Amino acid sequence: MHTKERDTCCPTPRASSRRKNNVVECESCGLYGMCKVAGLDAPVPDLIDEIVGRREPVAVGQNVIAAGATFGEIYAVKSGSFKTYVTMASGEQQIIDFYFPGELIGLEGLSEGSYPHTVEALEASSVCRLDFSKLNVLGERLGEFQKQLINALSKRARQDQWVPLLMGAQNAEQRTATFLLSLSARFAEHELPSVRFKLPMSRHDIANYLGLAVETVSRMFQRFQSMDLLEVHGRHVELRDIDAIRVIAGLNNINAT
Amino acid sequence: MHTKERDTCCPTPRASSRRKNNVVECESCGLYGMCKVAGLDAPVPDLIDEIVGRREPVAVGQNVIAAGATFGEIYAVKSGSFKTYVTMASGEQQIIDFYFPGELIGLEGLSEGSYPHTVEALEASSVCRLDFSKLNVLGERLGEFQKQLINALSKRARQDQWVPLLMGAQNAEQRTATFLLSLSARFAEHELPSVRFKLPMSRHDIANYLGLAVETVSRMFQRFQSMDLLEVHGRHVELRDIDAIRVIAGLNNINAT
DNA sequence: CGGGCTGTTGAATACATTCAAGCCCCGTGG
DNA sequence: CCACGGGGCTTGAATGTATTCAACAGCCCG
Repeated sequence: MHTKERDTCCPTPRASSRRKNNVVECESCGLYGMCKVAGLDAPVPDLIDEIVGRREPVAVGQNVIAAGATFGEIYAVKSGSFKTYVTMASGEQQIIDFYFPGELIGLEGLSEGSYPHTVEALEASSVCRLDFSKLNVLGERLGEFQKQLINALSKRARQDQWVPLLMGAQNAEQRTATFLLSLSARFAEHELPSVRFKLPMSRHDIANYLGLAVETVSRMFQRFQSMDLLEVHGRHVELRDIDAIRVIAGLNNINAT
Repeated sequence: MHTKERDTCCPTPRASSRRKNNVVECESCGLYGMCKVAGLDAPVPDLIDEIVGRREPVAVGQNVIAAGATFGEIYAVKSGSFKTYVTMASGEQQIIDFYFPGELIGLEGLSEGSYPHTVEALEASSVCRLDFSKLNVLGERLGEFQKQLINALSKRARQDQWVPLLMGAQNAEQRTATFLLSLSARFAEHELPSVRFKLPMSRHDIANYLGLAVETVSRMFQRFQSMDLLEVHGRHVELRDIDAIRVIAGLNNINAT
């Protein structure tokens, strides 16, 4: 059963390691509405540069936000991916969520004035940064900006509703299936490939997030593969029978997002 | 081990069923900031009545929001409690969250224009209703209102971060312990009794939410009781050793909210 | 007073974890 | 360029834990 193939399912293996990560265009970025308000489409297109740092690179393993740091900005993932976690008494980390291109990071820091968790890049990534201390440059456009922000926050609240579905599942099979579907739905939301994609996180991270042992996650992937529901090669996944996966997850007729 | 006592740990059993539920004062309600903007403390105190319906009663089992309904308002729990759920393909319901006095319901419906899940009262409750279609009466106060709303949304995003801690836990003991702590923290947040309280939801609901069997939840409660960590009599709970419960949950030094 | 619902308890089964080993990929250094 | 070694991932067998099935107790309601 060990794959003889490389850790990529692309036709040109070597090239794939050089290939750029998925990048969201501004139009499908969660920050877009706010960027637009800030001048992207306005007569003063430079205004945006005062509050939005664009496409800042982040190296793998680097922290964009440290738990407990003072709130000052929110980030949009432009390319790559991130995990957020808290550190437990034991020193172990508990993964809270993953973030993918187009999604916003740091919103939960706004109300309390500090970020509740650490945000770490899972791969070479890039982010746009929106500086909250400079919002005054928006002047009377602030109201429109706020509306966009409210929308982004509400959207996020809605997405968070996936979590109980993920975790509330009784068994490992359901949880793993739902996890894959939630990833796929999140990718689709921002017009990224949602059937055949790369898992940016390790099995260890997935297990941590799902509350399972690493070995169990591995076994579930193999089980799904043997059922022809998907194909796994290392971190590359192709969903072959999404409907069947939805049945296993028990979600069948619940719409994502 | 069966309790000989009634389903209440209060000195005057009969009276307790007549006793009013916990009620939050406006000052510790999640809607407060918005109410204030809307005129609660302003020269025109009646303005608020145009957009906020106050203390509307809700009977046990009654739905405040039906899944899929068009978004139009948000609710603040004034007294009582609610559960939200989605209905799965099988017809089973998956509980998404519980809501307690002072907390806001319906925020996730804002971005998409419809509510993603059903909201049902677990007991006789009351809510304040904020009508979004009438926000124009706020005039130039809208900006301030939006700021309050943003704050509420961010707070909610932060609270949602509890969920992976709840569910990401490997075993039933940790999950149950974390569940109790999260309830306690949510009560404390709105200045309600957080050490000795009544679980408004059934064991079945708890099990559904935590992804455990009902029997397991029951056994965990008994186990904690035998360890002198808490006292349970039916739905009444008193946390006797919160620190020890935190240790079991593995949260020890993570701060709530 | 009886029936149904909620919650508890016990025993057998099924499931996930743990422990242990090995493979593959990839980067490092010879 | 190849050998070595480490980390990530998979696989197998034994243990432990949660679920399932079954039964019963207490409470609420009619």
